[in-house]
Amino acid sequence: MPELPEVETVRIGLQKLLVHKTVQTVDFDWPKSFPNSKQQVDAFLLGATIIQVRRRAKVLLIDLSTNYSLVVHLKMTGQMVFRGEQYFGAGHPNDSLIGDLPDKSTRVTITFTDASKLFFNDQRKFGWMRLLPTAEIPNIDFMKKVGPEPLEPEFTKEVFVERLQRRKNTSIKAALLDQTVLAGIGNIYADESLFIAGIHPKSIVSAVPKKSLFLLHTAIVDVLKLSIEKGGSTDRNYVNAEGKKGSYISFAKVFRKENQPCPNACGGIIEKLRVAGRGTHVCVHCQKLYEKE
DNA sequence: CACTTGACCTGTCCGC
DNA sequence: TGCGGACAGGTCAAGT
Repeated sequence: MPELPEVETVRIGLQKLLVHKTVQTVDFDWPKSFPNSKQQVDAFLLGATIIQVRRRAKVLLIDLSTNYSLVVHLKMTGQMVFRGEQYFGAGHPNDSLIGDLPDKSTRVTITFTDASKLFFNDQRKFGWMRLLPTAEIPNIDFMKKVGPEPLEPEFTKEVFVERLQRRKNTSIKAALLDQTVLAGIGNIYADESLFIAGIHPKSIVSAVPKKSLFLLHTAIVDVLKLSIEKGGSTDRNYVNAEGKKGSYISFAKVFRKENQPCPNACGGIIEKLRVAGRGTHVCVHCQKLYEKE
């Protein structure tokens, strides 16, 4: 579930908490979550100091003084949680929403020289973290294919419409979820932005009027910005770098609102359908279905 | 190439 | 109460 606003919220937190910390030890035991060898970890992670934390699409990039980076994808249930020294040892506080760490979902534990720790937790093991030379990051397949950042100036209305052409015969929802069209949209913000723009998620891209695609562009930018302000959406698992939840979900208009009245007070009820293989929330009264001619 | 579906996993919830 | 099955949804591989 972490999408752009959630990953950005984690990035902001980690940037504040991790920069200048030096890695002392690393514990990991699930190769799919962290595939690097012990030799690589010894050579490029132990003793490294954290320089900065970046984000591209839904991927976190933790740059190290060794010219390597930790590249992290949270997928659905991944969490990156930092705990200061005070959370460990006798009489430690336990005010967190996710309890003591490590726990049974912990895949990687990084301990810093000041006894603070960073945990990579991932219940479903879909997420991953790997150590790569910083200079090689732009060469990995995902980075070569991924579309523009929606909150950067390069993401203009014209660029959006042009990039949608690569998926013109599919549903608008499938196109929004395609990371090569634009970066960072997932199920929550696809449903929210399509509702705001008044477009039914099953609409075929080529049939949607340009004017509506322009409205959708604005809706995407607005919704992502608002969610970052609210610290992202906690639907089930998501927490920020301090283990705390985001509050955007309480501002959501249709996501997880099935069987509730439409927020536009149109008299309709939000329905839940399946589009592009995902649970999809829609007001069929307010969202127009554009079908193939 | 464009598009859709299944696999990867585990925890939760629902119906019997 | 236990138990099987559906569901949650990001990305990639495989299939049409």
